[in-house]
Amino acid sequence: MDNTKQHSVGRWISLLHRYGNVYMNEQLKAYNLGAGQYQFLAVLYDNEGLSQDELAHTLKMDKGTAARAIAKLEKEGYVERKTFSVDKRIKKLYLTDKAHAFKSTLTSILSGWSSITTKNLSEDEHVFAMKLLNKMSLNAETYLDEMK
Amino acid sequence: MDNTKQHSVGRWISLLHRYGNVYMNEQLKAYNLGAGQYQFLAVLYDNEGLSQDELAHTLKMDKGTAARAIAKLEKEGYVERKTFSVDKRIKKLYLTDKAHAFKSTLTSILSGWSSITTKNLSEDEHVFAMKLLNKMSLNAETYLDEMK
DNA sequence: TATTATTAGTTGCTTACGCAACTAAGTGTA
DNA sequence: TACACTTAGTTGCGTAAGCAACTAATAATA
Repeated sequence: MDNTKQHSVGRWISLLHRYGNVYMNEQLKAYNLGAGQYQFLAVLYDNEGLSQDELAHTLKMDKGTAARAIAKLEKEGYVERKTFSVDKRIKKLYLTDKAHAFKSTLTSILSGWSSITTKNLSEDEHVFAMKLLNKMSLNAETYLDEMK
Repeated sequence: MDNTKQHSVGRWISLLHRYGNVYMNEQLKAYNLGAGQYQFLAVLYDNEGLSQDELAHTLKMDKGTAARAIAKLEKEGYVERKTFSVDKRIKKLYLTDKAHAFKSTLTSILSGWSSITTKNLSEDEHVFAMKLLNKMSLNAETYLDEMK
């Protein structure tokens, strides 16, 4: 196996992540959001009513990170936290009208980045790339989850 | 194009980046290094004598980030900064004996992560994945560089 | 040659994130 | 029922990173 490749995977992932954040920050600035919040919002669009913990777990993020991201989303009026009497620890998350109105904007921002990064990939390559990235991230998850 | 995919690319990249950092931090702790330094060291192994600016440029990182990463590497005894009389602004970076001794360790840590993430990929898939990631990061670079 | 522009590096500020310690609420068991 | 365990969420702390303002050195130009 070519060493260059092994050295480079991390570099490419890192670059894609950092540049992706720069792009997202730029695009989201007008909506008072940053790269640290949109993933949570994206999950909520498909799963309204999740708790913070479920959300953190879905994204494989630290619950502290989730707490702060959601606090920001709440502060900016995108989500509401509701406690029900069943279990007072749990705060279920609901989208506001503002969030619903923002959904298509977020979608197009996300497809924007997707188009940029996959510009010169064929449809087949694109599909294959997604499949491989999915596999790789599942591998990463499995490995680190087994560590604990 | 399936929306799930477009939503997910960012999520996978983010996950691979975050989990990769957790892995690297864990592996590098014993050497008093963190995820924020190893990329700089890796580039220097192949290009001793680069300046900070060249290094930052190679990795597409902010020069402030580079300054701090290299300060850490210097503090821990992995690199030395040398100023030559030709241009006193430039500090060329050289590896210490400690860094040279560490090279193979870093290589195997990096291949470790590479093997973990590509565990169930065939050799062909692996090669193809690298090619696609390379393309995607080049696209990201091109896009953001053209913004300025 | 004097002044202006560019360049390399540093530093303050902000955001994103993981980890760990903590609180409060809920569950289980002796 | 009392005490231990678990769970959801919060918060302090440290690291990684980008941006912007700054300094000092060099290059360019009037």
